[in-house]
Amino acid sequence: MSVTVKDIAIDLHLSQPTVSRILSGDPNQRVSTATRQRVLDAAKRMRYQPNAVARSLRRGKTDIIGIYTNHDYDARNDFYGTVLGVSQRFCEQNRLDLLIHSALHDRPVEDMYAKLRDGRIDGLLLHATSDDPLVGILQQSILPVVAIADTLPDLPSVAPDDREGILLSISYLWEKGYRQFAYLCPEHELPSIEQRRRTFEQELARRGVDSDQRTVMRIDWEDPKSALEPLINRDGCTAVCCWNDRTAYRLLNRCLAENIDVPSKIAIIGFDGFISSKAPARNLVTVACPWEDVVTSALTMLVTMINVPKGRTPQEPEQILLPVKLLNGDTS
Amino acid sequence: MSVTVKDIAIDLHLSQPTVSRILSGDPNQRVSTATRQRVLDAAKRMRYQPNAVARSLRRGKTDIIGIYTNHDYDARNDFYGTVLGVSQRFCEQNRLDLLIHSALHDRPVEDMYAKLRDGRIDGLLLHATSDDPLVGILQQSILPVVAIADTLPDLPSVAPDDREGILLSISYLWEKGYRQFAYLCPEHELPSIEQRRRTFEQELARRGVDSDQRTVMRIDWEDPKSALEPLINRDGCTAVCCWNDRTAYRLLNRCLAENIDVPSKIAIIGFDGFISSKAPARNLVTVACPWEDVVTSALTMLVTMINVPKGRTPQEPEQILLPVKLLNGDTS
DNA sequence: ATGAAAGCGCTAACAG
DNA sequence: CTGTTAGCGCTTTCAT
Repeated sequence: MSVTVKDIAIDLHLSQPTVSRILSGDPNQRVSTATRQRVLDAAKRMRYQPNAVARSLRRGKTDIIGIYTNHDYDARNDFYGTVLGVSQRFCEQNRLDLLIHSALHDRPVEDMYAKLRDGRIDGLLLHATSDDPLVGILQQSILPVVAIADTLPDLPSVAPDDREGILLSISYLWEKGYRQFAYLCPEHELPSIEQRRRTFEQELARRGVDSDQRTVMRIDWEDPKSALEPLINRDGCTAVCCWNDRTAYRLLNRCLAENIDVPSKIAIIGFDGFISSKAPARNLVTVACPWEDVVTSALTMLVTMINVPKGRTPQEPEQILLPVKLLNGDTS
Repeated sequence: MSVTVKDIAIDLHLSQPTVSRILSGDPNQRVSTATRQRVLDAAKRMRYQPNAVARSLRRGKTDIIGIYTNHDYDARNDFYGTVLGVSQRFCEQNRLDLLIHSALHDRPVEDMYAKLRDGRIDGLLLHATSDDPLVGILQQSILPVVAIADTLPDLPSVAPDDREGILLSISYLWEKGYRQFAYLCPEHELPSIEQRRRTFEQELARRGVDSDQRTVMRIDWEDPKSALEPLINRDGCTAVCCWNDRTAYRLLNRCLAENIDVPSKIAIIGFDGFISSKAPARNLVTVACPWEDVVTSALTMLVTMINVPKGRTPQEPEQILLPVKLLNGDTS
């Protein structure tokens, strides 16, 4: 087995805590320079490796941040990859590590909750839909949690300003002269997506666009296939607001393959800013969301919550919206 | 604080181990059905949450797989994102979780090694350069480690067949009639990249291509900028083998921007298969590597090593190469 | 089938 | 400045 503090203590005829005090690194412990050196030498000589699990058990703290999503994507997805990447950077700077919790498929939420609460993480970064029962449980829990990208009721959240993003999109399209609009989004109701949809409808109504000139089309997640036919058969040009960039790119792919002119027949605008740097045929117009800031702010909040002495903060959980901006291109 | 097995034991006038035996889930423990039910009920009633840290300390096992790289990329990078994504899927299926170890910048390798060996993970998935001193330490260590993508001496490794990939590329280019070649790769010597470079030179020499018709160009990581000028000024057409797809795309971007015809002036071929699905102007010819299989095989090996009763396997570490294939396109 | 005792490796509280 | 005592929450003997 590995060598422990006890082994060193025995070897040096010291008590276990003395050795521990020196090796745990706390510099404002008062120990004689002589024994400190002896212990340090012995540790090196005996190849002592501290056991983080024992330390965590004792301290009730692991210095690990957990990350969990109920969406069925992984790091290969632009969004989740960015979340993980930025989290990793954050952890690097804050001497933390990052635990990716595997989803527990086909098992009760309680099991998933148990896993999140089993003491291996100090706090959780969450991306979930509001209808997940886990969210309800987490709201009651003392586990520090911050949600990102989709604002969750009664949980501290950080998200891009979805409403502002759609307002920017519409005024951009409006100034370009577009007067017929569509919004493509999945059946599944995510807070962010629905917020965008509502703004789309409200703002166009406010500008006097008839309801038949502003359609909401429900598609299969990010696959615009079902929307293409109706879009083509419409008179004139339609400006299509896609709920995210992947949908926009897939629509663009189809248009390019089928020789549908973009933007004169179908104008495309995306949302999120995960544009391609890999020789794209066209530059997507989209709303750039500050994902780095979203994740960093969320983690900063999380760390603050973790360091607060006791339980959940009493006041209303903070719900932060971060500013977005329009990214120019040639697809609308 | 949280409720523990002890609390339940007291509440039910049972001993701690009895409660533990039931709650630890081991089904072939002999306990009376009556007490089992009482304990289960009490656990639910008192909202018992098992503490994984204590359990790990006792069992000397965490059911967490660690992942670490000494490269300066994160999940936003195609390669690393894929590695993480596939690992996450694997863990999901094997009831494991995934710990992303933050790099410890500006600190001795010993510290990093200590972090990897601190008991929080059962085994490590590694992507590193062979010159990292950490690799040497890990070779001596009893921590189960499997390396991916770059074969590391004296460590079990899984990687795509780099040599075969270049052979495929060259015979493809050769049949298309190309007779002037370049290989673009970074200064930094990675095992995989150098293996590709060597094969490039050997195979072209074997086919009788003069050394001035087969240049190796060292670039700044993935930035082909410095290579562009010499490539353009060459007579005739050059088939450019890029060490990875990102380099290939960046080269393609430049060519498109500067109206250099692809493939009649510069033909481009990539390596790894992270092609773009986002409306690419051109379809990159590249070598598709079986990254999913690489990661899955590596993790399967790792799990096997973890479950082996004692220490490192005595025999030579396995070095697996997985088959690659050529992906067609219109850039060469 | 259950209980008693012990210990995983570490740290915190309190003496002295 | 260092030793004593105790315990984090759980599991693993070994008894009974």
